[in-house]
Amino acid sequence: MEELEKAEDRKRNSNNPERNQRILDAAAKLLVRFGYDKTTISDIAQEAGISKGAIYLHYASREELFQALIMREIARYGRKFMEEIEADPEGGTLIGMYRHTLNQLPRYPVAQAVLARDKRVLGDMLRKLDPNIYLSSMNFRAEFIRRMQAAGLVRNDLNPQITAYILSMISIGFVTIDEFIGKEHAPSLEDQVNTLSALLSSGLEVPGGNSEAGKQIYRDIIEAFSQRYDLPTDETE
Amino acid sequence: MEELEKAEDRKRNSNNPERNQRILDAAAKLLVRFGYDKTTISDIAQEAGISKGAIYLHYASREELFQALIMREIARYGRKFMEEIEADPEGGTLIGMYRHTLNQLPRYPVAQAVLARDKRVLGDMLRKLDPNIYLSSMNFRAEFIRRMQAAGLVRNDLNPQITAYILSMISIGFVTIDEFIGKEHAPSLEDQVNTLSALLSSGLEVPGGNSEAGKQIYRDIIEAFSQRYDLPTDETE
DNA sequence: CTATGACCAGATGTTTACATTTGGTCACGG
DNA sequence: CCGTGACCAAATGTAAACATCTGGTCATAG
Repeated sequence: MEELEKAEDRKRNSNNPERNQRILDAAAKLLVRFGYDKTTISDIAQEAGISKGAIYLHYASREELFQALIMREIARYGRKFMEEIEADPEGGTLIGMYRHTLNQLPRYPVAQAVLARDKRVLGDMLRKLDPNIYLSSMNFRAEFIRRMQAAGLVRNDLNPQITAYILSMISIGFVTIDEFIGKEHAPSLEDQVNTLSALLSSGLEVPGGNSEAGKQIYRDIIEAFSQRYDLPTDETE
Repeated sequence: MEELEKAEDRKRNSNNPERNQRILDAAAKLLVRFGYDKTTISDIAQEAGISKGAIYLHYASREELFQALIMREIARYGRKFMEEIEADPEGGTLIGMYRHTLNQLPRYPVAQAVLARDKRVLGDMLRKLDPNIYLSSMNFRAEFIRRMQAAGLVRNDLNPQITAYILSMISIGFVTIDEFIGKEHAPSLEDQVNTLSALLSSGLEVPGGNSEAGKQIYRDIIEAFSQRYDLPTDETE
């Protein structure tokens, strides 16, 4: 009963969306700089210019705060690459999508750290994260490829499950390679994405497909994924 | 002076190549099962059916032993995939090579652990390993692609350096994916390699190239790599 | 009513002392 | 000679006692 009251308190108080965003902004900044283990609630409060107690008007615990941060960042990342895809006439092709998702990822370092399971950033949080996101997202990918094949945008002779596995493999290489080859030896992001796109395009695509149909498929898949993981739909949530 | 004598002792005694191989076999088995940190010299001696002292007739230290083991395993792996490449009429194509290197890798778990920088297997040894193997092997790859282009086996419009980076990325994904997606959800190795080959083939290759010329290029590159890392040429070394 | 920051219990890190393991040696047996 | 395995110093692991830090609370000020 008392707990219910507290939860309501929290809801009432989180009717301060501007401050809520400031908290998450501060947390994001510190998380990327110092990592989860070294980012304390006090640090976040100070960075956000408020008191420690105020944070607990928004979140019941440190863990909940970081969970919300990750959700927000992944949702932002998703919204951003969808925007780019929508704006690009070729955005509805398999490669258009790959291109935009990869191009945007480094701009969302929290999302990148989650996808890469980066221990330096996530620290102890790694154990609390759903260990099956990749498996799950591979399954979404497989379904996506199935529909893209049906729409004549992807070669029909490919097994969707295996192709999804290979695409996951490449994504994992993309986010993991920095640990093997120093960033200073990497070509520009643009070069990487261009070469990778060219490779995937000639390997997987049917030329001249209907990009608009592809966009609708991707919208549906992203929507399903967002629901599955309960991603926030807008910033004021 | 005394140290010199000891080194000679070691050389004289390592004239027991059969026992030397038994030692490394035992070390390999234990390394893969229990990891570097938990594999002691006594364990290795017991597994090899000899005494602790005998091991020091072959190796000056534990570290030297494992270093030699890694060299042997990588050399064996290299010899094996070269054999497969030589035996395959299409082995001299870019994709033939990729196919055989990937196909053989899981059969050489020590080599695989090194390439994946697997912490569970390598433990503390990770710090002692050359951190630049991947960078170095990417450079070999770039040189390889340059020559393959000159020989008309790889598309000429690709930048070798960037392409080598992308190929490294895929290799890294290949050895790392198990940490992200459980092995039980992976398609068979054959399916993986086939799909990956198809992808790379249509993306990078010039069809109908001279496979024999490719083999010679690969021989040269592997030879250069072996010399750079001082890999043993035969088992009795 | 909101927001603060001093406060506290429990978690986390550090030091010290002690116990165990293990890499490496070498006197000795075969 | 070669090869062994008891032996030892040094490294590693464990436990306890202590110090510090930090997530979360709440009396109080505004």
